[in-house]
Amino acid sequence: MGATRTTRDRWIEEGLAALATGGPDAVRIEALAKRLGVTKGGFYGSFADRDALLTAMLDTWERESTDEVLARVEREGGDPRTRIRRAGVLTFSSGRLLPIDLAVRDWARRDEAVAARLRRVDNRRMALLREMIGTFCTDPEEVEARSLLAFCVAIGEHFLAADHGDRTRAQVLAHAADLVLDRTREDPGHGPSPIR
Amino acid sequence: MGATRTTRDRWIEEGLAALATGGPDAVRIEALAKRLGVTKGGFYGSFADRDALLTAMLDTWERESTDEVLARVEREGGDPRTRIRRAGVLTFSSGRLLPIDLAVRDWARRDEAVAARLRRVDNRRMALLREMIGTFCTDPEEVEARSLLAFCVAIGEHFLAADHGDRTRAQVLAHAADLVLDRTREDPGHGPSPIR
DNA sequence: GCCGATGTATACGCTGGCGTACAGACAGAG
DNA sequence: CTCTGTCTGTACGCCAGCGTATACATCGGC
Repeated sequence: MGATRTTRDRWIEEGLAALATGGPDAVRIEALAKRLGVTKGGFYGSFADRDALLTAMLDTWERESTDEVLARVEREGGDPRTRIRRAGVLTFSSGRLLPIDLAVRDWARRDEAVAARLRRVDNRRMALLREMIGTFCTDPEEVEARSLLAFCVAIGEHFLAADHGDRTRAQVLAHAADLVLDRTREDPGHGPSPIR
Repeated sequence: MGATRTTRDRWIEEGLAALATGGPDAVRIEALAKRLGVTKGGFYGSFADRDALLTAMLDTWERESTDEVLARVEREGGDPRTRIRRAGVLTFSSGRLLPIDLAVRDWARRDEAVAARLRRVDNRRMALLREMIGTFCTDPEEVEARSLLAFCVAIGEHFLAADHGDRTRAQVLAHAADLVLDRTREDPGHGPSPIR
């Protein structure tokens, strides 16, 4: 056999790229074929239909953005605050996963199956946040609130178009992260915003 | 003349509904016509083409979600924190504007013209946030960070699929809002989280 | 070197959606 | 009542995209 010419994975890869750029509606078989330098002829050898590709794409995305990220964070270890930030970087600053993630989020608003997947993924991420934030914040209510806050910023940031005058988004974001991840009531000694 | 049969506004209205439910790609002239109980015959009397409708829809949305909301917040007045929350409610809990807003945000990621509009809208909203938060928080850096935080939560919340165990999303959200809108360094007397 | 599996190109039918053309209905102005 | 402008239905040409059929190429195993 052998994964000789245009393999299943290449379709998935190109599909994810299209999803990232143009949303689910942009995942057009013939367009992907063109980008792969191929006609759609062989597509239906690897996939039953367009829907099968979409499902396979989501499978790939789900695995990459949970197992792989979490495993890497686990492996590299470090301070809880560091690990949170690293998970954030791995997921949302890697160029590859971020735009797919955002597209999936919008997609989930109209497709229940996608929403279910996203829920699985987000719950695993929230579990990490809770665990990490729980190491320096004891009130469980507050842990939950801070976790939600951190997650919402990580996502919401990319859906926001506002400017910040002289400051860059990154600067404001750094300050915001400090507000969320520092200065708990029980641990006020961490001092006012180390960054900036 | 007279706005007798199917007027321009009804097309816009139905278009916005479609946008809210299915994104820009779901704004199909023939589909809207069907929902209006009409054929697409008269559409091209009110609009040059599909693009003209999309533009008109965005005009309507922009006006409704800035001028109208801000005017109403201004008129009803109240405590800064109250006004922020009211602006949030008017924009994001009114059922009508929220889904359109979310759809526009995703749309803006792929269309520069839409992104420019969103930037205008978001900048006005951020200005309100800054002004309100500035009344109880003096450090301008922190005002900016908290404003971003508040905005990100208001938006990000709707793109997040995570659960919160026994708690409801609303409960966690209330707690998070307190963290963002209370307990500034200069005004710690506000006490720990009044809600919950 | 041959064979079968797998990928490939091409062509087809079908659907859905855009924009146009045109003739008819119907309101309001005069 | 009539005329005019606006809305309406129907029909058309066009293109994009899906899925199928079928014959061709190419690689690995034997």
